Amino acid sequence: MASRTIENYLKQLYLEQRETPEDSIAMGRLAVVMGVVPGTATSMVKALADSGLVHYEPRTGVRLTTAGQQLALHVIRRHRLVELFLVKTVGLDWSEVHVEAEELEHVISDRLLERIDELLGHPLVDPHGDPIPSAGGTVRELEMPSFVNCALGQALMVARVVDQERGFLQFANQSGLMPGAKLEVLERNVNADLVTVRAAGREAQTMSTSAAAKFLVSPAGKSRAKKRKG
Amino acid sequence: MASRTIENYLKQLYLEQRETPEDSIAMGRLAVVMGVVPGTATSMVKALADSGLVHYEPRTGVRLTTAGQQLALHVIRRHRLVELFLVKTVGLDWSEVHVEAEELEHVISDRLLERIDELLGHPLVDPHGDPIPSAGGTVRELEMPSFVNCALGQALMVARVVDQERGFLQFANQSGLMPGAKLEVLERNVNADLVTVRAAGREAQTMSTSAAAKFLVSPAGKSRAKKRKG
DNA sequence: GCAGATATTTTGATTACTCAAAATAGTATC
DNA sequence: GATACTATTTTGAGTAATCAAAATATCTGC
Repeated sequence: MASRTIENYLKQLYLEQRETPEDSIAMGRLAVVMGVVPGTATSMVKALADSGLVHYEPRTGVRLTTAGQQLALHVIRRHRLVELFLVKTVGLDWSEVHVEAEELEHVISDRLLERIDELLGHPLVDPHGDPIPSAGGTVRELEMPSFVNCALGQALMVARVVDQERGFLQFANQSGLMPGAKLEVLERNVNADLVTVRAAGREAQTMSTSAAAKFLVSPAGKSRAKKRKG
Repeated sequence: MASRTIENYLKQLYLEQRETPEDSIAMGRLAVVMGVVPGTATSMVKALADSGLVHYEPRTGVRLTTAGQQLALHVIRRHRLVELFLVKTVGLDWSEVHVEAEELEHVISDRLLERIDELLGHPLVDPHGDPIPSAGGTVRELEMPSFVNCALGQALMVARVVDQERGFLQFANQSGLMPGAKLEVLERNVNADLVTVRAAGREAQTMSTSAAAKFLVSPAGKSRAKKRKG
């Protein structure tokens, strides 16, 4: 049984690997996201390699093996189902469930997990719009434009918000930009590095390009299926 | 912040202390309930004493301090609220929630805990009939007779089942003897060490005196209040 | 192709928890 | 009151995860 530390390393490695699928993850990067000193990352990665969970190339970096990826996806499935459960069933705010799920993801039994999945009707995405891996360990990451590179003036919908920071999510809330919200992108100012959007029935909201890049969108009409086939 | 190991020691000490409130807990006993060797219990207890959570008298035993008891009660509150939540809201069976709660009790945030408490309407007892300590750290343990020493032939109700073993709880289920169930005690045979009871609308069920002692009862008419005042 | 900057690995220690087994204290027996 | 039995404590060691800091490798610029 993988320790919670191991589960966290694998999860973080998976998330990093998503960002740059082609190359392996540097020790320095891993150390930063895990909040440890580089030496710790090195020795931990060696242990993971001994367990067959990662491929480790000294001075180059680390990549998940298939086994490591399966485990990582299972942790992420637990995390995201728990997040949705906390919002839908328990009634917590989507801005606060991430930290809670960070703990719960390590202790939920398979029995409870599948019960939650069933209760929620086998959902496809969590409250942030992040896809929920299946029990079998597959995820479908949809390619979606963000506020930065979508069409201007079109009817869009927030599909996913790729930042888990409490403060950022509260900002999104206040601007009416949570997943499912209708909006249009009004203007982009390349030199000032700004994007202005307006959510349905709201004041226009301006933000930096880097903030804008965290909102992924889909066309407003085409509401994506929210449930997995039973 | 107390580690999960410390929380477990305190919880177990509390439960033992409740059994024999007058005397202190022997190291051997603590070692058994914690599933460790006696030496481990000794060194752990010394650490707890250094933190002011227990009074430790070498070669005699250990008792919780007020601080230790408060912490223990908080853990037990989390455990029992989680159990009830898993039964009522998630729909798990009462025979399986104990093991699940054993993990969850250490990672639930105060925020989530109070939300669950609210959602359940500030309940007084968990699915086994065990009382739920208040947020302030007080519990009311009611003195109740068991199948072994209650009146024969009277209309009774199962109020509490003091065994968390999955198998035992399933047996209770099958005999219709879960908390809330109406029943009467038909007969006791001192020599054969047996007790026979009949739950409402069921076949009579015979069990040993030691099994019978695990069912605590209250008069059937007087249904105890189930909710705490808001 | 060498010097310096930067990233990585190694080494040695630390903390929390655990066990095995030896030492010790307390209790009971005769 | 010496002997034996039992419970407890001590000692020494191990594991998982971590840090600080020294050693080493790799890249970059000239």
